[in-house]
Amino acid sequence: MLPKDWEQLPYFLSVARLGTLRQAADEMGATHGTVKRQIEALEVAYGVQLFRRTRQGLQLTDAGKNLIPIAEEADRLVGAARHRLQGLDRDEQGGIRFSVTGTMAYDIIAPIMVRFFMAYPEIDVQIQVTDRLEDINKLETDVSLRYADCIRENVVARRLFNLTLNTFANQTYLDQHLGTMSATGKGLHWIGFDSLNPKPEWVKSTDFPEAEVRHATTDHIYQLSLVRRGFGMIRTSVYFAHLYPELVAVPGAVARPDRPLWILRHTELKRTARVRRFVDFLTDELNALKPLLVA
Amino acid sequence: MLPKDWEQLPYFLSVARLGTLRQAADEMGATHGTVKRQIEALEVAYGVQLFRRTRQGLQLTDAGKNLIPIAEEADRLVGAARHRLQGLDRDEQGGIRFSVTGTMAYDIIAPIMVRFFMAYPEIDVQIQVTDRLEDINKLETDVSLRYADCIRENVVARRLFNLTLNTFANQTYLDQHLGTMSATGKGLHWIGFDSLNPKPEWVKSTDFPEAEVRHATTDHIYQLSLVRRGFGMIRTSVYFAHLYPELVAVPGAVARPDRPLWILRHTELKRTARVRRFVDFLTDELNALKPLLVA
DNA sequence: CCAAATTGGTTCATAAATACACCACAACCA
DNA sequence: TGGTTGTGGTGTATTTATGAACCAATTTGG
Repeated sequence: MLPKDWEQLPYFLSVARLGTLRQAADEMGATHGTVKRQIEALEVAYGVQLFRRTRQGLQLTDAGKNLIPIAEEADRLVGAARHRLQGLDRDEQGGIRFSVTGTMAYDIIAPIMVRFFMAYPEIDVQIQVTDRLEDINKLETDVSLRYADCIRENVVARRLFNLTLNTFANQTYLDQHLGTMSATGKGLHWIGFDSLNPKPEWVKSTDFPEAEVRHATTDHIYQLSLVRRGFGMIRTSVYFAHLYPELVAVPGAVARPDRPLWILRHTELKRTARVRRFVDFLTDELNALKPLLVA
Repeated sequence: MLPKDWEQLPYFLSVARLGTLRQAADEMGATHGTVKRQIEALEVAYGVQLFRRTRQGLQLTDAGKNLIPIAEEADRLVGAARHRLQGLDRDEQGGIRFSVTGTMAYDIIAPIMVRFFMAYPEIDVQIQVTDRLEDINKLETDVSLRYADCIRENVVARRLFNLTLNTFANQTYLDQHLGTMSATGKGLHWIGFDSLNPKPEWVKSTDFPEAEVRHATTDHIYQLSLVRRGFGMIRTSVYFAHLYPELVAVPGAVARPDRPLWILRHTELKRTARVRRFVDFLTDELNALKPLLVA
C-alpha cells in the first residue's frame, strides 16, 4: 500500500506560508481542525516534527524547512498539470519556445540561431537549454531538438539523420597513456556519467571495456571540458573533434553511427506559420551541417 | 478554496501504469471502486477525459498522455520528500555530489576538478550542472557553488568574494555598431534572459537602457556563444573576457562588483572529512583565481 | 486594566468516502 | 462448449474524516 502524503502536502505548504492553522484552513476551504489533523498525519507518516506549535501560530522546524523546496516544486508541477489540461496556455501568444540539450546548444545551435534571427528578426525564439526533464519541457516548449532512439510521445517528429560517434582524447593524454595501454583499454580512463562505485555497466559495451572510469557528471559539455584538458577519453560526436582540434580519435576506437536527431513539435500547435518557418530553417541548417555530424 | 487534485494524481499514475482499475487498486491499497471514483473526480476537475474505458482496462487518451510526464515528475518529488525526511539518504555512502551552475562549470570548475582528482583520486565527486531548481538540488547534493545576494536556507555557507561584471561584445560587432550608437545605448543590442515582449525591466538599470533586447535564453553559456559570434552584448564576469580574447569591453560600460560567490553545504552532513577536504580545495582554487574574477 | 480577537486543542454529531458484495460482459482455455 | 478468470459498473452498509461549537490561553488595543 502506497503512502498517502500527497493529499497532505498542500496543507503543509499552506500552513508553512501563512503561519497559522486558521489562515491555512481559510485558504484551503476547510476548518482549522482539519488542517491540524492533516499536519499531524504528515508528521506521523514522516516520523518528524515539521512545525513548532506556539500561541502565535505554527513555525517550521529544520525538518520542515527541508520539505519546503520539494513541496513547492511539486506544487508548481501540479499547477502546471491543471493549467495544461484545462487548455489555458493554449492561446498564449508571443515567441516560440525552443528546447535543446546542452550538448548541442552552444556550438551547433547558437550559430544557427544567429543566422535565423538575422533572417527573421520579427520572430521571438526563446531558448531553453536542458538535458533532464525532457518530457516535462516538451509540454512547456513548442519545438525541441532531441537525440534519441525512438519518439513515443504525443508529438510530430521529424527525423533528421544519425549522428556519428567516436572516442576522443587530447594529444597530451594519448602521449602519456598509449604506450602502456592494453588492447581492451586497460590503462585508459573514461569520463563517467553516473557514480563510479560500482563500476558502471556501459563500459563493457565500449571499445575499451577494461578502461577505468574516472569522474562522474551527466553534463556532456562538462565531460568535454575535462577531456580537452587531458583528463581521459569520451565517446562523442565527431563534430566536436572538428570543432576542437585538440581532440584526437583514440587509436583502436571505431567511429559508428549512433542514435538519430529529431525535431519535435506538438500536434496541437496553433501558430503553425512561424513555427513551420522556424522548423524548416532549423532542418535546412542541420542538414547543411550533416557532413560534419556524420563524417 | 484550492483545488484538490493532489490526492487523485497517484491514483491516476497507478492506473496509467498498470492499465486496469483493479491492479491499480491493489497497488494503492484500495478497492477498484475507489480508484474508479478518484479517476472520475480528476476527469471532472480537469474537464477532460483521461482514459478510454474498455473491457481490457483503461487506456490513456491524448489528454491523459499529456498529464503523464508532469504527474511522474511530481511523484518523483514526493518520493524524494519522503526519502529525505525519513533520513533514508543520510548514510548513503559513496561520492560527494557537487552542484554547480552552467556558467561556472565548464571554464572555471572543470580545470579545478582535474587538479582535485589528480590530488585525491580516491574521492568520487559527482558533478551536477544545473541552473534552475537550485533549492531542490541543494537537497540532492552535498556541496554546491552558487552566485547570489544572500543565502537563507538551512545550509552552511562560506562566502568567497564578489564577482566583477562588465559589458562585453566581440570586436566585429563593436566595429559595426559603435559609430551609430547613442550614449544611452540606442543602436546596440542586449542578449535577453526572458521573453522579448514586452521589453524587459532589467534593461533600464544597465549602462545602456535604450539598447534593444534581442533573443532570449536563460542559459548564460548560450548567451556567451551568441555574443562571441557578434550577435550583441552581455553583462558578464570579467573572467570570460580573459578566457575568450574576442570579447571586448563595450566603451561606455563600467566594471562593477556584483553578487558574491558562495560554497554551500548541508548542516547535517556526516562525511565531514572528505567533504571538508573538497570544500577547502575548492576554496583555495577559487581564491587563486580571484585576481581574474574580480579584476 | 479589561474586553475583544487572536491562537492551538478537543469533542462529537454529521456528512462523506470507503469497502464489500454483487452484476453484466468479454476473453481465454480446456 | 461451458467453466474460469478477467474486466468495468453499481448499490449499500460501514468506516472514516469532516465541520461546528466550545475551551484555555495569549496577544492586542482601546
